[in-house]
Amino acid sequence: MPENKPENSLVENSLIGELKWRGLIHQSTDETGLQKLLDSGSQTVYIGFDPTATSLHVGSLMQLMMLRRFQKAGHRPIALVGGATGMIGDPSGKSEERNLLTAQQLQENVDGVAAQMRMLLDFDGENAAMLLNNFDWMQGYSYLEFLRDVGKNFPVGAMMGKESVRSRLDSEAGLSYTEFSYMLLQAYDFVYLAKNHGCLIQAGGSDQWGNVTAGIDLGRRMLGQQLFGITAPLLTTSDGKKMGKTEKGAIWLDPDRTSPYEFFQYWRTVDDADVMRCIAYLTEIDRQEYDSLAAATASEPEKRAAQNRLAEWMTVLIHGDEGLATATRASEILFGGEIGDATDASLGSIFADVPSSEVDRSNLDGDGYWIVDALQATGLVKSGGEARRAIKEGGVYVNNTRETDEKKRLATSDLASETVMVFRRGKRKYALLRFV
RNA sequence: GGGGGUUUGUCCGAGUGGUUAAAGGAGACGGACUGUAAAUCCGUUGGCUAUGCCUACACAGGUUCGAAUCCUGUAGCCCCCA
Repeated sequence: MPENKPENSLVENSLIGELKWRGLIHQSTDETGLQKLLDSGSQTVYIGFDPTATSLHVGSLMQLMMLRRFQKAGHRPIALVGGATGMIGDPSGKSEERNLLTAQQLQENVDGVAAQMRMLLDFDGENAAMLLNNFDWMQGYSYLEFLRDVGKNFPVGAMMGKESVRSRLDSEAGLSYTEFSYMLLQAYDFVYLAKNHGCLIQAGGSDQWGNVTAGIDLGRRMLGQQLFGITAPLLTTSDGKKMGKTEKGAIWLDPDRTSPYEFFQYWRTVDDADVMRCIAYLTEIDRQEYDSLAAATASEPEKRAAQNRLAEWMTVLIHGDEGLATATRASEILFGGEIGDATDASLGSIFADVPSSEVDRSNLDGDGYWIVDALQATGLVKSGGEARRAIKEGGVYVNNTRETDEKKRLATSDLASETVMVFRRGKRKYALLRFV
């Protein structure tokens, strides 16, 4: 990552200055020109989003925040969902040919993603954000016309030189003509937006650099206009992996896919080495607080002041104050002591994302329910042997109390609430068992 | 087409006809420590109606009191000759 070069011409409270100290500028075209443009008045900037799912995930958050920063600085953001380009698939950074989405799936994805954008961008007021779908202008564009208008302006030699194309050509997976053409579509988007919405700036992740510059070239040829591009670094961990992923999969913004608690915890456990970068990239925490958090992390990392602040900020942004409240309450209980005297309702909200299963209540009658069977019913263990082993290892907890007797029979007195027992395997793997 | 080799548990990798559910390592999972970290240390790591039983060393058969270990056939992989 390039260090923030101090430049006298750039005041820190200008947008570019802010992006710089946050380390958000990976590459940009004609920075002084861009600076002048931004100083000259409210501009329009766009970023494209791939509608590959019904929800955005943490990876897209970088880009959304970028738009948000532009908007807060008085510019108009355009969030472009790729209804058309999504049908093709961007080869950038992908090692394999994408599966094409169906038109219907695509529409569902676009709708879901759009709803989330409304939370982060302001769609009212003077520089109201716009949400556009390139399917709207691409669907009626005939192949012949497109080739004459756009394709003509693309030297194949230049296209072959792009990193995204070259790396795929060298790989075994190869590159289909469809994916090869992707670049033209995205380039045309930029030109379309420049012409129809006065949008002269395209931002994006660093993997979009090739597509961005392709659009700039096309703008010069088709419109004779100077366009600008700026890319942000990718959000990666210190060991080079993409952030926003756990073993279980991506961290989504949709609370039904990733609960507020899980979301909160994700940020709270970010590695020391990565936390400041996350704060810089993803939040609007200012320079002063950033510096003090950085100092706090260095001097007393065990307090994890930066992680806590990050988690709090992110959770409020995506899930609101209420989401944060739920998440912190859940954290206290999950990492706290014994659970007893709870109600079904409170356990239900605290363990919202914990898998739960139902068992017939009559199991508790008579001799009671054998714990080995109970553990298997929760899915925490795959076999009776594993259950016994887990108990022997001291890795089984009922209502947060360790259970070491593998012959234990559970009875109604072991219920944490009216109908629920809380099982835990190891430090933090929970499961609920409902006796109905 | 002919000759030789190889095939082991999640992965890598030992394995003498008989305490071999299979050394060792990795991974994973627990535990201790800790900052809900990293590192480290310890333990566990086929299944079950469980002081015993069953299923496992590519697959199918055979020899033997007894086989992952020997034989035959089938399949996969590798090398040499044509």
